[in-house]
Amino acid sequence: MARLFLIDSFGFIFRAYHARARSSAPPMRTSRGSSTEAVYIFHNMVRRLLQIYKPEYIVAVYESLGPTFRDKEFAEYKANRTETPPDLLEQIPYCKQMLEAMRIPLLQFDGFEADDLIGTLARRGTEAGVEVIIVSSDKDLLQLVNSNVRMLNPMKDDTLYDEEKTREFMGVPPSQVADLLAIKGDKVDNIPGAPGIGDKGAVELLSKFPSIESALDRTAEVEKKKMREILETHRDQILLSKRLATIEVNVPIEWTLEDAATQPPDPALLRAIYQEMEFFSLLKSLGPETTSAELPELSAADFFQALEGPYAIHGSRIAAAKGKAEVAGPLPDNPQIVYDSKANPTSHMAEDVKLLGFLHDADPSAVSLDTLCERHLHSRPEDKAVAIWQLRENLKPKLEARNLWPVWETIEKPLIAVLRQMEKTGIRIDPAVLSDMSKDFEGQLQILTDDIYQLAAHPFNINSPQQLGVVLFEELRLPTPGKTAKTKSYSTAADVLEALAADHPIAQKVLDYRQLSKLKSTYIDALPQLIDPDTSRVHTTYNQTGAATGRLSSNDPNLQNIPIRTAQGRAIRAAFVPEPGWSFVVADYSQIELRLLAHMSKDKVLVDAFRNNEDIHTRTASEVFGIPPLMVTSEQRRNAKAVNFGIVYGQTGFGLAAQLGIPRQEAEQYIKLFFERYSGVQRFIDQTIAECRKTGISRTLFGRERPIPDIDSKNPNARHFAERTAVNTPLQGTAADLIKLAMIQIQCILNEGPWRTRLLLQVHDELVLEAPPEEVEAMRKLVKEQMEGVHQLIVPLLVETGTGPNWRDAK
DNA sequence: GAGCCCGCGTAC
DNA sequence: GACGTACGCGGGCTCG
Repeated sequence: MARLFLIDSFGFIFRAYHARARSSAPPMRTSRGSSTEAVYIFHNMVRRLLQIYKPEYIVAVYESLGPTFRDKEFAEYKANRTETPPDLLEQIPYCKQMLEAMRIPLLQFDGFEADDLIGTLARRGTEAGVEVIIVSSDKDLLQLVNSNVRMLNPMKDDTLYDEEKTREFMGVPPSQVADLLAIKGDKVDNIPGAPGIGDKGAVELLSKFPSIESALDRTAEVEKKKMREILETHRDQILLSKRLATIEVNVPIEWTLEDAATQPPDPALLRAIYQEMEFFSLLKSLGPETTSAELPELSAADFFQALEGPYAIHGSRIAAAKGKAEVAGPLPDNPQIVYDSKANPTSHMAEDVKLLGFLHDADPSAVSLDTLCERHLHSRPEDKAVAIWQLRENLKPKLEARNLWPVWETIEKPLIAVLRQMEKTGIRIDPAVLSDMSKDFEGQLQILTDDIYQLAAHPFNINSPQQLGVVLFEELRLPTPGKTAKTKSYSTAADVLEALAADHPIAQKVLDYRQLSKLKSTYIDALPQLIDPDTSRVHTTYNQTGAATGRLSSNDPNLQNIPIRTAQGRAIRAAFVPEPGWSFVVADYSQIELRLLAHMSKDKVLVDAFRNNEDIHTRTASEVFGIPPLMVTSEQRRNAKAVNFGIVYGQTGFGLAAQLGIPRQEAEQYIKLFFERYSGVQRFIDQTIAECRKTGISRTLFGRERPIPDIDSKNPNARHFAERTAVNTPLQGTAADLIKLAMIQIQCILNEGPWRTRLLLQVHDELVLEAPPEEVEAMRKLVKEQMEGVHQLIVPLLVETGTGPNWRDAK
């Protein structure tokens, strides 16, 4: 007789985890720090099962995602259960992947526990004429045993529990197991039971009555007075317990026996998961890599016929669960999975594996299609549509398990169209402004070059740090700044030259030369080459996977580092102009990262300062120097400002001292005083690092994650760097999330109304728009409101706006 | 000449 | 070693 095996998956994963956790052996981890012991033990159990019993049919049953009917019946159901440990939680999706690789069908049904699905499938299997073997270590399931259904606990021994063995083990036959549990209660599941009646009493009672209901109906027949009283006083509670303990066998799930037919494992997927889990001995057991079983090549017509849900598309290739195909004509209207949909728009984009991959690892260097395949599939499918399909199948459950799916749905996905629109619109540049500047700078550079050659006594390439180093430190014998740079060449960086300015006039000349040369080569002469001659506009490309924190980056041209600090640099911004007759509207978040620091740390002083809309740098100076705000000098404010910014980056006393040109002790004193006054910030930093050390992950307010593998590094430098990253990422990343959400809302409003205003640029905490005259004031108000109201924090968000005829003068 | 790294400097 | 996240310039090197 054919047999159907029903695996109580979560029960085993849970026990596998705890079996390992209790043992003295060191925990199994991958080189990236993920726990793997539960996956390993679960895998071995399932594999052994397949080898020994060779079942004809098999199903792995999973718990419901949401609340079940038992939770509705009894709010305290399972209330005693402790939170699932995170290192177990992270293994669950891998167990699912493992089952997928073994091609064991997985069953899950909202509103019902695994037990109910097992009960239902046991009944259906029996009806379909196969023998059913329940694979579980949960004695509750023994209630399902009958002449056709047996139970097996392979983690203990290989005893098959039939009706007789069940009676032996439980003291009652399977038909009375639920009654037994209803009387005894269950601490773990928080089933109340009949308090005062234990194992012995329950068995005794059930030997006299066929069920607990009949015992309750005929309490007069109960001989022991105490037991009679318990039954009478706790009648409702016992009946509730029975309902909770009784497994449902009529879950309305669509399932047929053929869905459970055993299939050989998928070698490619198996290899991929073994690789990911670093199960090297298992990997070896697979033998050398062979070409994996490929998806069948279908005709477009057959593909469309077989297609049910979404499908992957890359060029003229498409792929989904049942096969792949070449298409020439119209495409199915089903949701499409793509790679880089901003660059490759399609009619019905639903998911973008480039962004899914980025949400998984937050690694800008690992988002190419090939790299994603190597990292997640451990193979290089030739057919890119197949690669995209497999990547999606691999990534989606993992992102869902980590609660990253909402970040995709609510932030990254809707942002794509916004960015595409901004890129397409571009921003106008007045080339005359730049060409005038170029000529001016050319002249100034020529004068500086002559002066520098004079001072050096000979011509050399001033743009070469190497040659400049020789001139300064060998020929002119200027004092070297203690040590040379990493690559044993002389450092000629700005801070070194500034220190030399007092010793020799050449230093300041080189600094001036450097500034002009930088501005000219990087901006003044480079930007005009990227102007579309028909429209006078430049079109940057925004990279949604360019920064590990979730920030955008911009390139070709990079419009996120246009100079502003010096007047000469700022002049470049005057070349950025709106549509003729229109105005720029600019809006920028004031101190967004420090406000987020206040929100996340809940530091009393910081929160108080922002709630009262104080000047935060003056407030810090006042706190650190112990003087009233009105007494703070401009130097004190400047120092406090450096401390405020440095805190966000994890700056040390050494760095602050170098930046402010003050003694290290003094800088360390500032930082010490800062943390004394802002003790909540210190607590936040400590907690953030501790949390990251536990999980290996740093997280934004919206759940975006960034793995920080070096948080445990034995190299102190790498570790300290990781700690600073762990603290900075939630601040920088949350700021990025907030402005992205604001952009989505603003673009949505612009699309819905008759507005002509266009969103042009995003510069991390600033948005630049161009508006026709009649919309300027409304836009100022609208953008400010949207940006400030994008998310409620415990301190207000403040946005400052400006308008003007060019980017420099938009104030 | 292409491609890469380095030193440096611009932005937030 | 020392401040987080980017992009891009020119120099200078290697490869061919």
